[in-house]
Amino acid sequence: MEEYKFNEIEKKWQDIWDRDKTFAASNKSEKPKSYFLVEFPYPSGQGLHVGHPRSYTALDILARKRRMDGYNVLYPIGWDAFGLPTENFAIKNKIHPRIVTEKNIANFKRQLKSIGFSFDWDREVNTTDPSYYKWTQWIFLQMFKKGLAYKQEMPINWCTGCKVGLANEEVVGGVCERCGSEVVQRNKSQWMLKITKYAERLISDLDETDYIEKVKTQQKNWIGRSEGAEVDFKVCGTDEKIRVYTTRPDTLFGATYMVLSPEHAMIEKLSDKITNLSAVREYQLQASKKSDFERTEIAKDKTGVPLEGIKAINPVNGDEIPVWISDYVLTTYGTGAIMAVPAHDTRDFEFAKKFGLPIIEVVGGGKNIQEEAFTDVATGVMVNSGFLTGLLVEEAKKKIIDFLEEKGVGERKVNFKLRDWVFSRQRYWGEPIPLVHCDKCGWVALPESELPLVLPEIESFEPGENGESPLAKATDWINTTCPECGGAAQRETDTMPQWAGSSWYFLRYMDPHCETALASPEALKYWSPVDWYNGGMEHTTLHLLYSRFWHKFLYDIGVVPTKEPYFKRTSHGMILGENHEKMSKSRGNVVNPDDIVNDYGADTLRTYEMFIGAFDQSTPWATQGVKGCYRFLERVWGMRELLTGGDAYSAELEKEMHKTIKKVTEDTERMKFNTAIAALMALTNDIYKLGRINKAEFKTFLTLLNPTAPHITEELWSAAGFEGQISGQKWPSYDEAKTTDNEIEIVVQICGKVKSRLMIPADMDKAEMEEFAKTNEQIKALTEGKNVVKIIAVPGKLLNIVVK
RNA sequence: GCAGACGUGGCGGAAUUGGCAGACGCGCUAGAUUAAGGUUCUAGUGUCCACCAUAACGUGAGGGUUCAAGUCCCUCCGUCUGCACCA
Repeated sequence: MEEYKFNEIEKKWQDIWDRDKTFAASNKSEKPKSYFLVEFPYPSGQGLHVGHPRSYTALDILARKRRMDGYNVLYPIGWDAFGLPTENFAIKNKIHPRIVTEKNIANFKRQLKSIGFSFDWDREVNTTDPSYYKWTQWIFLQMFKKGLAYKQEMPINWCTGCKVGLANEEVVGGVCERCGSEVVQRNKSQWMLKITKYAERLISDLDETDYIEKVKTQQKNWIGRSEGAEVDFKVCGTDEKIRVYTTRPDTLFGATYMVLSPEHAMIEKLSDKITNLSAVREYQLQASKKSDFERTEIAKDKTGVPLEGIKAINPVNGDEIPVWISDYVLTTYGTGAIMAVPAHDTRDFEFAKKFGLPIIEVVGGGKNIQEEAFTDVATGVMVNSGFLTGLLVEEAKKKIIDFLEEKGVGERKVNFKLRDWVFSRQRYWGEPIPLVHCDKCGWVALPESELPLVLPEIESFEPGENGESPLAKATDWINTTCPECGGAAQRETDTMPQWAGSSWYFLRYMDPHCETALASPEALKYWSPVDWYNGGMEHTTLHLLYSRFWHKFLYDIGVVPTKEPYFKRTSHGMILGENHEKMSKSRGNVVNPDDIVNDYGADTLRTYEMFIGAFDQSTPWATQGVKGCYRFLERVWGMRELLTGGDAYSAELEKEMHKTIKKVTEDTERMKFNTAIAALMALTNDIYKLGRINKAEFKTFLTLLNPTAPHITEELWSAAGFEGQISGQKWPSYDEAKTTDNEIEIVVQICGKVKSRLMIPADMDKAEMEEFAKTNEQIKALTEGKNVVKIIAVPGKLLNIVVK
């Protein structure tokens, strides 16, 4: 038998696909369109991880199948190439990040090509290409013009060793991930994007999408919408009011004290009335020194200081209540102040217990509120609450808000946990922010004709002493003229975060060479939205949310035709190391896809990655398992020896063929790739048992396997002398009637225990089966001497006879 | 702490709606081929049992609903992921 030379075969077909542009998508077609998207890789120095091909193969299979279904399919790829690791490598090795990026991309491209994905390589994009980031900058400018970009003092993570601002991901256990030095908070003026303006729509428009539930839930939780009320508490002896936000206005009668965040502005206003000001100042100082890390680390133990000399008035009952400051109240959420209801909030309860503050029950039906806060809103009934007493919690909420609004001391309010997006990075390897600062005109947008604003060439990529961007050293570049008044002005030296380029890349694929717009309106209209987007769960709350935000903005200004960028979103599970741990260099359990391609071939790698386990679940790598898939493909290769004539399915295999087509078709669409492959393996076993396969059967078999193992199937197709290329064939269809047998085996149970198996006609209905049960000799024998109470018949499955 | 997912042979994992638990693959055992190893092929492979099986037991633990539970309900244990004082 001729040997299965996968290396030769794979190279051969990859060259043919390249030459013929087999998988190029057209922007004009009679066929319906289908757009499949995978997250484009960050071309790191380590090369492709076996996790990449899991997602890429899955959507490659769907894309290839959809082409066979007669669709005009777009399946593109590109490079998300700005980012820190490349920059750090560049600093360390004194190489320009562009050079590093080029090298890494070349390696990634070689690797991806070696696996035989049906990407349309003519549409390759690269976020670091000026012709690409021109449009990233353009979108930013539109946001700036619409008031969605603004500058604000923000605390950043400052590494005292490297003298660099760090991303949250780079701070591990309160110290710098790279040098181990202490990380402190430092205020820095940063560009921000108003994603919060879209919070409501980012939740509600999820209804129009077909994302897997997990993703929807995680996005909703991240955005964190809550409904409640804002309420004003007067400060005794002044005209000042402290406004709080609460989701439990119904418990207002139980508010026994208030808490302000240490940074709350009211503290300054009332400073001359506070009698323990030095203690307050000391607490504020301590709080400001704590990093976010420390604040959450010691979260369990509540601290605080009362504002002595200050009392607030509960607006519903006129009670004078004390006011405290504590860092368990966040400045950045709600109004930075709360009313504390220790009986019905666990945090307030802890605080009240620690400082001996009164606890008043206002929702009855719970446990002893001196021992534990009662927070159940579903069953509670109001007590000790004046006009609310006797109402259910939900009724009380409505009534109290009406009351507050009527009296002018509060109002209904929706809050979100979502914060605006910090958009500045003090780094070199990112898109320059296309703004200039003029003393007279303030921040001014560059004219669009000056885009792209290209990154200047500089000597050293290290950030400055005070954490300013490396671009601050490019003085020639910085000094410019104001587009508005013509006077002297300076360019912004911060760059954009990595998330910028990836927030709209799927639009560029639709028309990657367009020079007049990010993509032509026709292309956007034709391809939008992305039909199916697969990616990692780790991108749910950042990339996925950011790109939905940008897309909604582009929709609002009339650039894109749909509200949502992606219709369907699915997610793959992680591939773990052979030892069931996350793959990482430090654990030494990394598998390089190159090795698998070299030793077993791309088709084996693809098949194994799909066969390894349930697609949406994480699962360990097993090199032994790779062998199993290789053996399967070798058996497929050997099928050519079994080939006989015949243009219709043979009697022996007809049923099996129809069943398998059905199984593979349905499983593929549901991303159950592992069971689809299992079905093809089972069919292979049957074919070998039979010892032959005819032309019609072979064609169908190869077509079903083609999306998973494209090279070997192309080769076998052409070697068998079948017409054309297999990738241009139609996906096989099946006849439902032929997927079932005429006679089937059913299970006969007595009281739920399997006692026998019998053959019956497949089309027997319930009544016929019951009749059969009464007359069949074997069943009679089984129920001999017993009283038949009930017969349960499940057509096609079983008979269960209940006896006494 | 909160939210979500998961728990099935020696291993990865199957099992639309409650209806034959363990498909498919790995590994293992025996045999054939081979000078030998590897490859390949054939048969077997949940547990228990000296043996027989259309027996009994068996899907993290315990309980329940049902003619029937891996699947539904309750309690508990464990693993993973995300969030983390969001009022």
